[in-house]
Amino acid sequence: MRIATWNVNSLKARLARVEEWLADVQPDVVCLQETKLADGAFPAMAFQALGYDSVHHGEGRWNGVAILSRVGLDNPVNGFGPEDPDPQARLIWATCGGVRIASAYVPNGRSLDDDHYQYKLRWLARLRDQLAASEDPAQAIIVAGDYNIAPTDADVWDPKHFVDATHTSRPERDALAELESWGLIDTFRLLQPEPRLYSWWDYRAGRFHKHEGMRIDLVMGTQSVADRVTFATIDRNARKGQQPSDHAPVIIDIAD
DNA sequence: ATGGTGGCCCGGCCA
Repeated sequence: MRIATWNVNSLKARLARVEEWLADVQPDVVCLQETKLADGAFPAMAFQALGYDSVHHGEGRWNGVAILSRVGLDNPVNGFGPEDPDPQARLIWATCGGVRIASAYVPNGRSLDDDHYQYKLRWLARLRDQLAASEDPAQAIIVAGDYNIAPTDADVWDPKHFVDATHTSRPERDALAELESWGLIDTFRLLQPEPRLYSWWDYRAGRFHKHEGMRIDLVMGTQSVADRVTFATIDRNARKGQQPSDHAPVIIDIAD
């Protein structure tokens, strides 16, 4: 089973590229982030025509997450559940091909002194609480998405550039470590240990062409998923050419 | 780089 995560930075602006990419890469499950669509505008029929069932949790102008699947799509849940709603559309769950899968768009944080940074840390803690309350780490579970955290300095083009900035701060990395202590593993790193492999490059200052990016898009899976990973890559081709997202897809294959 | 580019959609906000 091939599983991918991709922050598309507007599905309206990116639909043609996403359709082309689906035909080329042939993923079984795709977690999308930043669709920037209301649910009524989500192009479910375009995906159905390509063989994918889909669920979307959107709010319109900002955020928005989706899961596409051609291996079944059951028991969808939006966010942290009805009793404790998140005002922003950043998380959706579904069961696909026997794996409980979440598409997550972790808040950016903006800056260390911004209220949005505290929202980011609380959001990550709530994700951890949801896992602890509702999921069993002995099962096959994947939380894939844009974490807006570079796990280590090996995931950043220039750590000095991010001193006193978000994405590399100790509290953010501690929050990621809390997810790992529950039982999630950075599956990409199991097969790709070398440093300076990135999934996001700022549109500005020619960062992509200078190979100056960060690895902030992660496929976090439980041990039973990690044991089955046979292939992992970042599809840099999707960051090239006309009107790319600023993120590239991360792709994982797991054995049946 | 208190810049830069690109999404939202037309004045800023967000990344």
